[in-house]
Order: sequence, then structure tokens, then C-alpha cells
Amino acid sequence: MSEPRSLHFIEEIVEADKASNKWQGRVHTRFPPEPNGYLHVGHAKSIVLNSSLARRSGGKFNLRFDDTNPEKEEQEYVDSIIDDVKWLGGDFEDRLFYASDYFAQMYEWAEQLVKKGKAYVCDLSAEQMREHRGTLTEPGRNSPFRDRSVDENLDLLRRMKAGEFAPGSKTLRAKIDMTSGNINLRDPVMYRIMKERHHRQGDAWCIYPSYDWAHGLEDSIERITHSICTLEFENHRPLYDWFLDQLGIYHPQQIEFAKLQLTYTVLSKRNLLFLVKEKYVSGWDDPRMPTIRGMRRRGYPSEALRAFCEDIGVTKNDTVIDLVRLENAVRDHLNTTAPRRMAVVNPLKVVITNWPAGQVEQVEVQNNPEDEKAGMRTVPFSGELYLERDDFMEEPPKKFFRLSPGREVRLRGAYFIKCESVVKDATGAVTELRCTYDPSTKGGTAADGRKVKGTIHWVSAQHALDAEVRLFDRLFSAEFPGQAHEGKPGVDRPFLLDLNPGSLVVAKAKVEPSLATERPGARFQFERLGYFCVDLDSKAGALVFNRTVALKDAWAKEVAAEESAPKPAAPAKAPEKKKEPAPPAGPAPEIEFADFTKVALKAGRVLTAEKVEKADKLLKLSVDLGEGAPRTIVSGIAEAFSPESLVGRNVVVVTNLKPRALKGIESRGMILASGSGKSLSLINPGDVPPGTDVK
RNA sequence: UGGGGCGUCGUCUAAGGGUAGGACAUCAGACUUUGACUCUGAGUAUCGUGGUUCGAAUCCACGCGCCCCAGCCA
Repeated sequence: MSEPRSLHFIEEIVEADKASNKWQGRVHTRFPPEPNGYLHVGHAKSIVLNSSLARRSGGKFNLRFDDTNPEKEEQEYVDSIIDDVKWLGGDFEDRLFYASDYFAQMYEWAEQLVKKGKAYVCDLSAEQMREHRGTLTEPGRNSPFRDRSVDENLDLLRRMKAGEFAPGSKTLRAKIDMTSGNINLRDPVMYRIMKERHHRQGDAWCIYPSYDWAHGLEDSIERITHSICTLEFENHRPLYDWFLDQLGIYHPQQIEFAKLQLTYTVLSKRNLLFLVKEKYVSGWDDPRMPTIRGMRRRGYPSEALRAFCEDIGVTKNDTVIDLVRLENAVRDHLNTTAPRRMAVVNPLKVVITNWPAGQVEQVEVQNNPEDEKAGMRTVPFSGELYLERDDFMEEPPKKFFRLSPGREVRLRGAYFIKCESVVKDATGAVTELRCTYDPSTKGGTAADGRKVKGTIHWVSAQHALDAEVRLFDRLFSAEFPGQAHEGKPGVDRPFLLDLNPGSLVVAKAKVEPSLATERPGARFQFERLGYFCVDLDSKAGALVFNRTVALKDAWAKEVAAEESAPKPAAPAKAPEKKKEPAPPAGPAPEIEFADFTKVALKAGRVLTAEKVEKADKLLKLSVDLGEGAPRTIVSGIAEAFSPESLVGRNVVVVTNLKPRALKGIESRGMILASGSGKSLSLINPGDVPPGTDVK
């Protein structure tokens, strides 16, 4: 391995504290999630930071649920969080705690502050409190209830606790300084009245502590030494310190670090929840989600996630980590641990014309060239095979060294084969290759020492298993999702405009027979393609594999560079699912489509989209068709698409229809789509300029 | 225009008065029964302006830029 990395700033603080014996040599950290959602990579960084800080110092690490708000918290989230933290290797042993278990102690301390004259019951409504708070540049004003007597405050607080007052009617506030430049110090709320059932406490409480009041107390009770949180809590530290100092109780040190941000990813709970609720993804565990559950299902090993978190460092700089760093960490781990298998994702049939009819040979292949101990396996070889369609080109460019007419390649672990002829269908598409093999190249080395440049993977047609392969790509196609669309009129959630339409491609693959009985979660490298794992949905006879991450592909990069360099506007080669020219959706059943050739199809770009009044299926779109002025088109796709998800999107438009009025709006054209209702999908013309003819 | 924080290669991140180093990305090459892995090489950075000093990314001053804060959320 390389040099041991230097300590990051929090490790340095910990080391200094150990040296000065500040905490009697103890190190005790915690991860304090609120159980109101699923954990994501950002949390992983925090879990790894806190747990490894404890581990490398022989200290302790707690998992504590910060469950102080019964409105949004649920047992479901508690369970998933515990499971995810364990999976990540956050070892909290038996130290699983709940802030709600400390409610009685917290309340006692609150009475203490009241008795000291440091807290008061305030009758201001939320709105009045906001008015009194002042602004960023103007000081606040004291609450008219600020000077109530200790006795009155105590009485009121007890009656708040007893449930005598309506939710929202009173709060307990710390008496600090309404003129502070730090707004958090302007008499923050300690308790609010909420008559909600708590997921653990039931109806035992009707006042609930706020974060600022509760958090330091929780840390204090657990004798935490270093209370690590993200940068946005920096402004809260004076409050954290104030409460603990007023109470004179054990006082941990709060330290802030910059949270993780990733390119091509959104990480806010709100946005992730939206993606799930609005079905842009299949759920919290959709393998494209940056949630721990999503990454687990995708096949990311926890070791890789931890290595990534250690690798990116810990600072106070507000930075964005390139997603490829995560992907590299995953490849790195899988390269040494994942057994190799052969699978053909886009099969092209090959007949070996000189192979003895009916003969089957068992070929020995290495399971993992990076790991001798992984051993060998046998793979059946026969006269009819499937190869990857991309591994053949009828007219290859110079640097292509795979199969093409007259050329020889090695079939991994088997023989050299040479392409003798190409079989095509009526449309000219290649349907089959006729090849010969050289019996003297068994195992993949030629007796005469001749070399071949290309080695490709294969499966035997009669032995191959059918499998569904889910090819995942990044969920967003923009480095900073939504950033380019910020502030556009009518766009509530700009990140939706950057959703990557190719983030999931489902393919029918042919895989080698050894994969028949693998269990969900098992990870492999499909040679030359990428790392895959068996999905939860997989069953014997109906195998499903998820592509965890593709292998790096220098050839694809070269091809892409070639395409984009000389030609003006190369269409993106996004792997699209084949789409039938389905009947166009929309409110136009009476239009004749008997003769499809008369229909003019052009690519268009949606400029604006809005709902049509009194029509829940219709959207009014303004579409740029490269004609100067955009066209107004009314389309019956509102069940499947929100207006904001359409803006900026490329669509196929039938342009030579007679204009017709819908709900009083003249519609000049029709959007091409397939399916119906909620599962409607739009035909994508690719990345071409508006006005381009679509064939 | 209040308070708090942060500015080093394209992106992360070291260097804490003494040669600006590493990783990822990029490009070029070697190796290769995975166009993977591995290896070699290349280029690119201290926000600005002054000051202190033999010497400044580092200390000081003044600017500039970015982030966070006006929930009875966390």
C-alpha cells in the first residue's frame, strides 16, 4: 500500500485531546440520525467518520436516534437505519440509544433553567414570534412574556407538560439575547406543544424538545467526547455551548465538517422523497438511488463505500466529489474480489462451420486473474455460440481489433476463430456469422505462436441461460442536477429536467450456465462488460442481474472522441429501448393513420408546459420545431408527465396534421408516445436540434 | 448593509516560515488470454494587492469570491 495518509483536522483534534488528556484519554463519538427517511451516501460519510474515529483510538461509537419530532418519524425508518449502519460496519455494539428515552431528564433540566430565570414560557404565536425575531440585519424585540416570574413560568411549563394548552399556543424559550447577530441566540424555542403519538413514547408526552435544546443534552448524557456534525450547525454551536454551560453539566466538543456532495446526484431528503413518491424511481432501494439501500441493491460492497469515504477526506471546504471516485472505489474492490463469468448482453449468433456436429467441450477458465485462490471453472463450448454484437464490425476502422470478415480473434479460454462470412436478413442487418476455428489453438494459445490482438467473450448457444440484465447509469445527466434550470419560470423542481432518460436499460442477455443457482446479492464480473450482482427479483429460471458499474472502456472512449471531434452534431448514442411506432397518444382518435408514410415527423424541444384548465389529462405545450416561432400543442399526457418534467425535453412531433381546437386551445401538432395512462412514455428523437426530420 | 464559515492543479486533498506532494480525471506509452487490472511518463494549482521575513500557501493588513443562518425541522 501507499504512504499512510496524513491526519485530517478532526483526527488532529482527537490526537491533541488524547495528548492533553482532555477527556481522560477517552474517544466517544455518535451517529445521531432522525428516523424520518432512509440513509444515503452523505450519511455514510458521517458514519464512517464517526465510527472510524472511535475505532482507531480504541474508543466507542453510539447509534442514537434523534427522535424529538413525532410528526415525521416512523419505526420503518428506525429499522432500515439500524440495518444500514450495521451493513456499513458502524459498530455500535450494544449502544443503540433513543433521544426520546431522555425526555424526562431533559424536562428536569428545563425546570432548572426556568428556576435560574434562564427560560420562560412564551404565548406568542409562530407568526408573532417571527415578527419579533427581527431579520438578518435588524435586531429582534423582546417578547412581552419575557419577564414573567419564575413561579409563573414554572406553573405554565408544568401545565404545558400536563396537556392543558393547545398545540402552538405556548412555547418554552431560552432567555438569551434578542439582539444577537446570531439569530439562533434570539431566545430560541426549547419546547413546543405537539399532541402527536410518538413512535416509542406513545402519548406520554405532549411537549417535545427542539433540536438545539435536546442535542447537547443527548451528547452529554452519553458522555460523548467529540460531537461531530455538518457545517450548517456551526451557527448553532454557541447555543449548544450555552445550554450545557447554564446547566453546568458534562460538555462535549462540537466539531463541524463539510457534508458530502456528489456530481450527477441529488442528496436532499426532500428531493429523494419526491423521486420515490412521484415514481421517477421504483423505491428507496432503486439501484439508481444514492441511498445506502439503493447502493446495496445495486451491488456496491460496503468495503468499497467505506474506502471511498476514507479516500475523499474530511475538511470544512464546501466541495463536490466527482461521482467517478465512488465508481472507482467500487471497481477497485470488485476487481480483486468478484469472480469472472461470461455473459453476452447483445447477442449475435455464430456458427463454427468446422466444429464436429453435436460435440460439446468443457473449457477451463480462471475465475479471477487477480486472485489465484479463486481457482478455475469449466464452461461448455460448442459449434453454436453467442458473441457480443459490438465485438463484430463488418467494416472496421483501423484500430478495431475484434471480429470482422476475414479476421481472427481469440475466444477467451477456448479457441481462435476466423470470420468467413456474414449472414444478413432482408433489411441488410447482420443476423449470423459463419466462422471457422483452429483446433491447434485450444485454450487460447496458438501452437505456431501466432498472436491475435483481440480476445472476446462468448457463451455456448445450447447451454446459455436467458437472463434479464438491468443496465444502470447515473440518474442525472447533468453534473449539477437542476443548476442550469434554476429560476426558470414555471419550474418547481429543476433537477427533474436533468433526469437521465437512459439511466435504466433492460436487456435480454445470454449467460453461462454456472450462473443458474446464484443467490441474490452474489457479485460477479461479466468479462469485458462490468460488475453485476444478482437482483432480489432473480429466481431460478428467471435470472435478473444488476449492473453495479461498467468496466472502464478505453475503446468506447476512443469511438466517442472520434464521433464528437470531426462531425458537427453527433447524436448521443444513448442506448434506447426499441420502440414500436405506436399509435400516437393524445386527443386525436379520429385522425387517420392508415398511411404512416404521409406523416411528417420532426424532433422538437419543449419550451414550456402547463396544465389545461378543466382537463386533467391535457397539457398545453409550447414546442420549438426549428420554425422560428414555437408551436402550441395540446397533448393528453398529463397523467404520465408533470409539466416541469417536460420542459427542455426532446420529443417527436407529427407536424402536418390539421390544427384542431381542444378546450378552446388550437393545437398544431401531436406528440408521439407509446403506452397509455400513467405508463405512457414519450418517443425520444435523441439529442438532435429542433426541426430535424425523424424517420 | 448583521452573524458564522471557507478559498491550493479540471476535481478532491497534503504541506502549519524552508524543494507546492498525492489521488481521481486528462493525454502519451508499455504490458495484457478482459481495449479491464498493472506499470511508466507528461501537463496543469497556492483568490487578489500590499506588508513582515534571508525565505510566505503558511504570519499581518486591506480587498474579492463562494457557502450557511430570519422553522414551534434536524
